[in-house]
Amino acid sequence: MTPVFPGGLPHGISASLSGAANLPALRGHNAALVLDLLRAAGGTGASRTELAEGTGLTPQAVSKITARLRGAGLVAEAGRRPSTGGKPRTVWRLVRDARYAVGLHLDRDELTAVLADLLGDPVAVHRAPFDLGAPPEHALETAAGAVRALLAPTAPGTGPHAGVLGVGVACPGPLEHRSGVLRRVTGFPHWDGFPLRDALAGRLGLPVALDKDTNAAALGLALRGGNGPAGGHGGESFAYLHLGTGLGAGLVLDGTLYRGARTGAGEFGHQVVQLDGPECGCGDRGCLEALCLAAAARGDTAEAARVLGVGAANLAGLLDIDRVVLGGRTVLADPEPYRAGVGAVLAARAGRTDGRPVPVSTAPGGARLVADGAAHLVLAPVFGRLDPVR
Amino acid sequence: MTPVFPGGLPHGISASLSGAANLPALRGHNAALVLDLLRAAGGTGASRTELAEGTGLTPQAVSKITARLRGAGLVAEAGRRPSTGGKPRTVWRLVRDARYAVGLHLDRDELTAVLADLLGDPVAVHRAPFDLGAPPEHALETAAGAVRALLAPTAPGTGPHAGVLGVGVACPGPLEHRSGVLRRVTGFPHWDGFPLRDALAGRLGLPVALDKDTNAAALGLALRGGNGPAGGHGGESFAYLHLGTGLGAGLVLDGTLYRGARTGAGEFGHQVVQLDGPECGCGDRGCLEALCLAAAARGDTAEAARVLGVGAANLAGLLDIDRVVLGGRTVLADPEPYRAGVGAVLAARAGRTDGRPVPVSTAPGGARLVADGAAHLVLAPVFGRLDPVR
DNA sequence: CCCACTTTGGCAACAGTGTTGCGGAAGTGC
DNA sequence: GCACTTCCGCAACACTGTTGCCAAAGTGGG
Repeated sequence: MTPVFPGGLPHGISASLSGAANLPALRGHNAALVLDLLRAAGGTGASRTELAEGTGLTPQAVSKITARLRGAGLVAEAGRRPSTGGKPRTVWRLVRDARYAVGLHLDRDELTAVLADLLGDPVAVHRAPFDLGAPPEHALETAAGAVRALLAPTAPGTGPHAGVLGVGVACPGPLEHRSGVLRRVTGFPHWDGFPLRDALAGRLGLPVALDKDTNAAALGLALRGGNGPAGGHGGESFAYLHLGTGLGAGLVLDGTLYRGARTGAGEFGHQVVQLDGPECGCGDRGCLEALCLAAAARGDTAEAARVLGVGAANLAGLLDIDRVVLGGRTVLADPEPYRAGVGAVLAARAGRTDGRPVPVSTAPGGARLVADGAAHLVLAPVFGRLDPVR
Repeated sequence: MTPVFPGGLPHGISASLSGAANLPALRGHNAALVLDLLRAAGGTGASRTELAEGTGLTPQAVSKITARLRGAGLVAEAGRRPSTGGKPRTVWRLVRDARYAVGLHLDRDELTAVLADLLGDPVAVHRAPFDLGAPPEHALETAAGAVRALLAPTAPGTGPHAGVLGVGVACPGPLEHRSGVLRRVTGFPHWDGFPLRDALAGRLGLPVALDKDTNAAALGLALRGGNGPAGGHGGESFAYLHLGTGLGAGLVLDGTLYRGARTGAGEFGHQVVQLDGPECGCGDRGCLEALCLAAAARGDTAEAARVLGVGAANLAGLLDIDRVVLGGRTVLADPEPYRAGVGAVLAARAGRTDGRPVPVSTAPGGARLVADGAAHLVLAPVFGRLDPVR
């Protein structure tokens, strides 16, 4: 289109950027772009030329950026590709132990802490009983102790401890991600208003990020899925549906975790799918969660899956997502009927709209899914996939 | 947090930017930021200092940028603020007739074309009968003729015509925004695969952007709402629910129009809210659209509003949106019962979750809402609110 | 009326970005 | 051995926003 003013105004960058941008920000952004591509490339690595093609940067710019990143120890040369008639390409890989992140999953009765490397792979796992019903200060100390135990094996100043970027914490909602404050965690109202993020950051002396368990899981899936180009527009969209004690969802839209203004997004269990249906614990009628859990409780897995499928189809239609991932204890105990049942509803919907069916899969990672994802709350900013931990 | 590498990696910019960024892109982004703030400031205008505070840019950077924008004729000085003890601030305003955009709403039986200035206010309106059932080439010529008629009063090279950025076209879905191709427009399958965007661009010699009618309306509401900071994170989220011949939605999340990968997002009418309910034209059962239209048809507006409210509550819960806007012929014919009915369901939900009720309003702009919004498909990129028209 | 003070905003020098042009390095294939 | 291809670094460059400084343009007290 005709440039709005000399120099051209509407460039690709404009549409998706929030604040003011200066040179350091620009450098950080492009560096993150390169790192993200290297992350996606995984063990294969990527050459300078491939990075240039993948990011849209000039080969020369990629050279400068990789040089800087090498200086910081984040990337390293890793062999060469076979020549295609000229000088062979140098392959670069992420140095996975250059930085670490702690992922902490605080569940109702159990705590899982993982120490993850830059690629998100766990190098240490700590699991312990945990009581969300305990007084906040006590529970906080338990959580802090778990993190310390995880980091203890390494002397400060050397090894992982030196490169720990921070701690990502995942809890049952509701909570507020931005302020790091818990709300009336379902079943445990005494947490309401507790500033978990700052309290834990104070005890550990590390940056802390807080999010809902379902969001952490979805973020982890978004980054570990291997696929997906850089964040922002062009990334894939999917929903992680978690069926356990309750029913919740984590939404990744255009490659970015979507939380909503009050971290309330993904409230999936109380979607009404049966007008004036059976009463739900929340006070409404015909909620997905009530119907689904009731069916599961009476052993009617097929019906539970069908109801869940209707909810998934609603969600898939409303948000035009690319895939659905199922997880949570109830699903993982017997995955296939759920995968098949939800898939059937989505396939039927695709048949009515001439579209391709939205694929359904079950989450990998098992019980550690949320904890792994929590680590990504800290890792993702490195790759430009999330706002930085403050 | 500790910088990932010297110079600091995770900066605010990283999280929300998609492609590679270079200096021109950075300049365009910051210029768009300033323009967007001036747009939001409206008639009041903004001083350099206020722009600096609002954008996060340095006062000096703002000076440079406003100087460039003045050179391009996009902004102009507009008086001074009273002094507060020193040199008074110079007020800047957007030059509303610096550029124009055409908004074209192609509905089933009527066509609306508006010529909008930089602020999105209409300076000319053209309305004509239109038949989506006609052969594409014929309908296309009608549409092109309407645009030419709208632009005719001004001689080429002077006035609006010289500054027309492009044409935004809004149609009933489904369609593909990215490629500009129509799909099986409900009730008019002969459009399937028609490259409307490129065909119209070829005839008019102007850039064209295509989108769903509900998306255009939502975009217009997002930009004309007056409020809302810059795009990206931090913007408001809302849903525009359109009840007319059918039922659809336009979603604005974090200040950005959300379309989904295949422009399929906002498919609201076929959300199932009654398991095994009455059959819908789509082949499914218990769809919102079927229930809502049936109630409206039998004159039971209260029930129609209640059903719509259940859908709105589902949506508000899933996406944690800030407000709901109702529109479409059926609603506009008798707005209050719908506003009240939907509001009641949302208020009941808020009561159950200790939250504030999601406010409901009816769309301003009446029958011209979609056409006005279509113009914003072209205007929004100027303010960094949407991907540029190619 | 004058003068001290406050605030705005332009000028010039600056650090640092990605880009361009070019040439050396390191392979392949005839 | 030689021509060719490809990778990649160096140096000069255009341009960004930033910093330090100072002139311009007001207010308000003596």
